[in-house]
Amino acid sequence: MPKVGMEPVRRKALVDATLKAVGDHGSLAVTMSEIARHAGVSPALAHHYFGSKEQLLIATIRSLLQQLRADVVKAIQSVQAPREKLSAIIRVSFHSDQFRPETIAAWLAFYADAQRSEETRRLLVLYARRLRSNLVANLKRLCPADDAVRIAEGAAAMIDGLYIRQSLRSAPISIDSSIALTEDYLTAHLRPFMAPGARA
Amino acid sequence: MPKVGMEPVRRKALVDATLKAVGDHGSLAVTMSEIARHAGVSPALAHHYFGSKEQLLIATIRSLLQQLRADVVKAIQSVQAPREKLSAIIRVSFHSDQFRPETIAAWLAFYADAQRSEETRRLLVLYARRLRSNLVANLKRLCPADDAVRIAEGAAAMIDGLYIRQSLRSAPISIDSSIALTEDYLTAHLRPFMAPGARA
DNA sequence: TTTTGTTGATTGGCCGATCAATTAAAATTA
DNA sequence: TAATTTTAATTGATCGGCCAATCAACAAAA
Repeated sequence: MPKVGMEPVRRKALVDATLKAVGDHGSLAVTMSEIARHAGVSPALAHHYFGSKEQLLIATIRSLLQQLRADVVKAIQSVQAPREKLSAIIRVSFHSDQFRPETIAAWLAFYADAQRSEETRRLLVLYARRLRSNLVANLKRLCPADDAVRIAEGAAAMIDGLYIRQSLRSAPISIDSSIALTEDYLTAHLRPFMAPGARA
Repeated sequence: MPKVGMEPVRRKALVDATLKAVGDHGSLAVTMSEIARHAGVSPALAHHYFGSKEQLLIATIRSLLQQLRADVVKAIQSVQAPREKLSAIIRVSFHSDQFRPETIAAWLAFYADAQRSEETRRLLVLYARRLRSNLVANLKRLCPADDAVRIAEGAAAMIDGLYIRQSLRSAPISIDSSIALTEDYLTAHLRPFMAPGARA
């Protein structure tokens, strides 16, 4: 069986399996065996490539964040006007891939883990900073810097909040509603700075 | 040592110890030994009174929620006008007790656990519903029902979002700023329904 | 002497990690 | 090209440790 060049294939399979297992299980308390089974390999192989469970988890978060980042960059570049870029950021945050129950569960599990693992925390802080800075950068073209920071803070909180509320599946808000709520927030708070004639 | 009437004392001590342990540890993966040590009793006693770790955790969440609920009720009753009641709800949500790092960590851990435990989920859904219904009830006196629901959804999301962002301690927002952001949200979205002369 | 509170000791199970062993492809040498 | 050595991939078996849960035993109040 030993076919050369399997490392990247296995690594990806294991990371994907981890995301799925964590998502299904709704917790980082998944066993290496379970992950390995999902990936169709032995537990020993997971250790071989990642050294430890901790490292495999870190790699999984990193992968999740990279995917999200790529989507954001792409979305931002696809439009020109600042206000449209803001909408693009919002849209990506609630993109269907992100909204899958397992993905949401995984995010939540990682957030909780950030209390424990410094590395996990670092990565999530990075995500938060990027979201914030993307929002601020575009808001600054629409309103004074002070207000931009404040509004960005609020929008970021709203995005995260809508997200976490999905995890409870209590009053399941649709993707569209989530986007609409966040858009409304921006619109309402940008209104004071709009040219008098340009009311929507 | 055996003095009669210890049961309620021990139960409370164990629940408090659990909250502290979970908060410190930032995860529900705390051992019964650790909890028992915090409470100054043996692990066996914790099992004696709660039957299982799961039950002890449930009792801890219930306690957290009861405390929060009591605070909310009290705050709501202390003022009259709907708009003031809304402010009171917000203030309680960011009340200093709730904002303690350990409390935030505990909340987060429980949210994550809701993916796993149906009972945990039930309790958190209950919290979400209460928050929502409190907001909606008061908003309905200030704007049409449809808008009330929408604005409540947004405000609840914002509260949860600001909360979860605290857990990362990245750009630590102060309690006052969190309250201000949420207040701003309400104010901005209620503005269209206010009497023309009554602009703040 | 019954009830209540309490613990130490123990057990059974699970899981992360390690390691030696195996297989087959690739590289090297003859 | 055939023979060999090296390297990469992979796993089964196993170990050590931790932890939830159990239980028998004991102490003191009722």
